[in-house]
Amino acid sequence: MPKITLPDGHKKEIPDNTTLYEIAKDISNSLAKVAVAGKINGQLRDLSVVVENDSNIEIIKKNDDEGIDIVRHSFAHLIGHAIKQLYPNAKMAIGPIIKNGFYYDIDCEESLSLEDLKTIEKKIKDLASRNYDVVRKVVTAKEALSVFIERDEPYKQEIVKEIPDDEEIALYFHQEYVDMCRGPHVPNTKFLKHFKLTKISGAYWRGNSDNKMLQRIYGTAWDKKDELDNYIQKIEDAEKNDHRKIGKQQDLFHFQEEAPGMVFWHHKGWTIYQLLKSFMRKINLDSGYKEINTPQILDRTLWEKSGHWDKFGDMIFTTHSEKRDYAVKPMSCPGHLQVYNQGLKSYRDLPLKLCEFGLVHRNEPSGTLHGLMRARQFVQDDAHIFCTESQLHNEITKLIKLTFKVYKELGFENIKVALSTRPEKRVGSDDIWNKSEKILENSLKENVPGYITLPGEGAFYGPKIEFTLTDSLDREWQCGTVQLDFSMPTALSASFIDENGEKTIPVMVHRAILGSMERFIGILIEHYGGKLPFWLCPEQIIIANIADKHVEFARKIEKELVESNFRCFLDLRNEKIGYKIRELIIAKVPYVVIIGDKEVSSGNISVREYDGTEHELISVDGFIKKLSSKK
RNA sequence: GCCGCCUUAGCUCAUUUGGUAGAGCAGUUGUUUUGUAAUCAGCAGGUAGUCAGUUCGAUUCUGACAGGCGGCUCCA
Repeated sequence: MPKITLPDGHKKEIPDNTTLYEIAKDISNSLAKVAVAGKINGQLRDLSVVVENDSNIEIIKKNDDEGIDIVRHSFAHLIGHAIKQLYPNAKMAIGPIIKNGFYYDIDCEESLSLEDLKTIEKKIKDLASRNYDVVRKVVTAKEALSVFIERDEPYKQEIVKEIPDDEEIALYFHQEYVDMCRGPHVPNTKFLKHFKLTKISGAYWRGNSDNKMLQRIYGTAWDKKDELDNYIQKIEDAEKNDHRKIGKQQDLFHFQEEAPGMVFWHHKGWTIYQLLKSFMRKINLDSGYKEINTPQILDRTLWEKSGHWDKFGDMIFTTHSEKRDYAVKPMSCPGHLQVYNQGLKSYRDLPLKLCEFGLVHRNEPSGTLHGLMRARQFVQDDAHIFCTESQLHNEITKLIKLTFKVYKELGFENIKVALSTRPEKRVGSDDIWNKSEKILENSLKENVPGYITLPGEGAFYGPKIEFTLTDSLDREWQCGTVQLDFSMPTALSASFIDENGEKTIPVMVHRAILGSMERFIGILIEHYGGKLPFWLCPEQIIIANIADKHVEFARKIEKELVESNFRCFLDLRNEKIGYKIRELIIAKVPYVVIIGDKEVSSGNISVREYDGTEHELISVDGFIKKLSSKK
């Protein structure tokens, strides 16, 4: 007779062989109706599991956070059930949950189309509506293997073989379909109602590009229909904030076939670019950096020495002249080392901070290009700090703080920070890696609660801290980065004379705060849905006249505003004011100044803000004062 | 790079069994002189991504290539 404790502290004894479902039912029938799983001592278990020992018990409802994930996971199994009915020869790989949904990787001879997805969706609905019981059965590895040999599921066989001996293996029987899973899963398909298969794509088996590419079916699922509808609506709305769409609508930039992955900046986009660059330049100068500029193409041998050629050779654009091979620079670091190496450096010069808005070219694989976010030509707000080991902690800490400060000023509060540690392919001894990872870790521990660690994701020359922002569809993009490097200064012969008169090799910190200017502008556009902060707007104020007789006064106001350094333009077209305003709202211009009879006679102006707020007949000076605080 | 899909007027999109394309907006001409999200009308606008093939005939079917989109892999 095990004794159980419920979340409210209530304790009771239960008969032997009591399942979680029976406990739920004992608490109340209505709870049992919505129960999809339970927790035994904090561990998620299926409702069919028998509670054997004294334990803390919790019942998970279908609308709990963990409950909806169980629902989603079970939906993945239903993809399996449906696929095997529609394509009996398909081989099932893995079907996990992801944020808001689930997917299943399938090896299937027929290539599935969006149309097929509808058929599969229909089949899933049909299966779910049968309200059949999902039966869980614990088996030995041997039994599991024989099931999947019999069912000709090679991927499942491979997975079974890798499960440790002490781990329990459970099969889930969905009528004639069998899947293997840690679970838990819903006890009956009646819980599987509100879902949509969203997309289909390719995915390598085990995420390894040497392996076969499988077909991945993505879906989303929710507890209630309106939650599903809201989610779909939210995605549709977010798609409107795509920087590639806004870039076209607002005439900011374009791409074309002749230069894949390289931006044609239009005037308005370039204005944003220059403003952001000036903003960053001031921060660099205020933070003690010295701006430099280095050549666009450099002899290939330099890249061989730095190690880039070895690791990234096929992604480096090259050119040649008079029998010499050059690399179009994919990174600024070797160039910065050349500047550092000019003239003997003393320990008194350190830390020496060189920065450059470095234009780099990287021949990114075609399939990875993504508007401004992933381009083949972009500018990094790059900098390198040359310092001694003992200065590192202080410098890294300053950098972390500076990055957060910059992001905050640009309107970003939710920033993912990760420590990426040594990769397999790397240069430098383990001692150095231990030391450098520790330095970054210490600074992060002191300054960034909740940072994560990405093992093996570091650069080949050192570990790094990555600052990641998300686009409107929640895709992650690395922006800022702080990288420790004990190798390149040695490889490219950098040194300084220390306090004892000894020639010493400095440590190098690579850092970018915005990362790629292009990417960051893409993120900004999506973050603000095209409605940038006032100081970044290429068009801050548009003056619109009511009729021709107001032109003269409109020009006078324009002159005053332009002289006050606002980006102010005239819209004197022969159109109704409503028409002009409509266009300016679509263009997301923050302020429209309206000039008509009332304004001309009073000498004041009327202003309409983007959000519709109207200020009638205010003084130009007052308006300028109001705006000056937003610069 | 890999898997799938897409590419029609400046933009957003129509055009089903293969018979060389149509709308809205933008443009332009005229009209309207206008008060906070579209004044009205006329005109013009296209070798249907490129190149091959099948066919009497291809925007439509097939193939290759290019670019793009969604993922996967990669990302100094």
